[in-house]
Amino acid sequence: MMVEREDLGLSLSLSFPAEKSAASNPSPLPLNLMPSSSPSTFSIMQKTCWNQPFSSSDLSSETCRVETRSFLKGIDVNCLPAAAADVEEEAGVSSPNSTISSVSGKRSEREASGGSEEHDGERACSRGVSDEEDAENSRKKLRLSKDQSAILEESFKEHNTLNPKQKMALAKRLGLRPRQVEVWFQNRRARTKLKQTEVDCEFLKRCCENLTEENRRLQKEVQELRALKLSPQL
DNA sequence: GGCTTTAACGCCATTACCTCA
DNA sequence: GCTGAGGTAATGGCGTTAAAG
Repeated sequence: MMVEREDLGLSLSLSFPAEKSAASNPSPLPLNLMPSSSPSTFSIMQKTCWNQPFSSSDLSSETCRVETRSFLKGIDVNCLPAAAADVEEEAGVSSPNSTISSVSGKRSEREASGGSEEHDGERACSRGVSDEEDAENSRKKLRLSKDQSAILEESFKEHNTLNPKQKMALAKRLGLRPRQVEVWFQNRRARTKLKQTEVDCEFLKRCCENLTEENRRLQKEVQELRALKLSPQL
């Protein structure tokens, strides 16, 4: 038996010796090593706990990259601050119910120095900011509203990665910076994967238990057969 | 065609903040 | 009011990929 899954960027292959051994060594003993409830549970959980299966090598990623590059062609990367301001304003930067965290750090610096229009907008807020402002904004945590979360969830159900245009549109719709949308999707994928891992662990645990039980049963049967063989009647 | 560089992206681990019991 | 736990937004590092030179 082979259960192959590639969900949520996490691929897991479960191979069970039962079928293999049954095929190569036709045993009269029925081997059912699958957790009794696991198939249904597994599939149900897959269907209910999260969205459609996806893989990290999903086409969307590639599409996204291609689109990104085509999207960015012709953009003057030297006009960072202006572009940043435009994007921020266009997106209505200030979240309805939140403060804005500072965007700083290596990546931000790197991308702000030569990034795209989009990334300028997302990350330029750390550039040209005074120390006082920087101190004020230092990693104030945003709390998304229920509506924002719902919309993000809805969007995530449709596609778990966003191309730049989708990201911009969503950010604009939510009144967030594109970077925040990007981060949300990143974290959302991580949460999804974590849940998937938990389910996988549970599944493997059940498999292990079943195998242990089956092994115990077979050992016992072997003992009985040996005893039978050595008995005087035979 | 093979190489190096660069940019963009995603994942992961971690941090930092917020909420709540 | 204080505190620890849990949730999650945000950050930094690193690997991968593709385009350009």
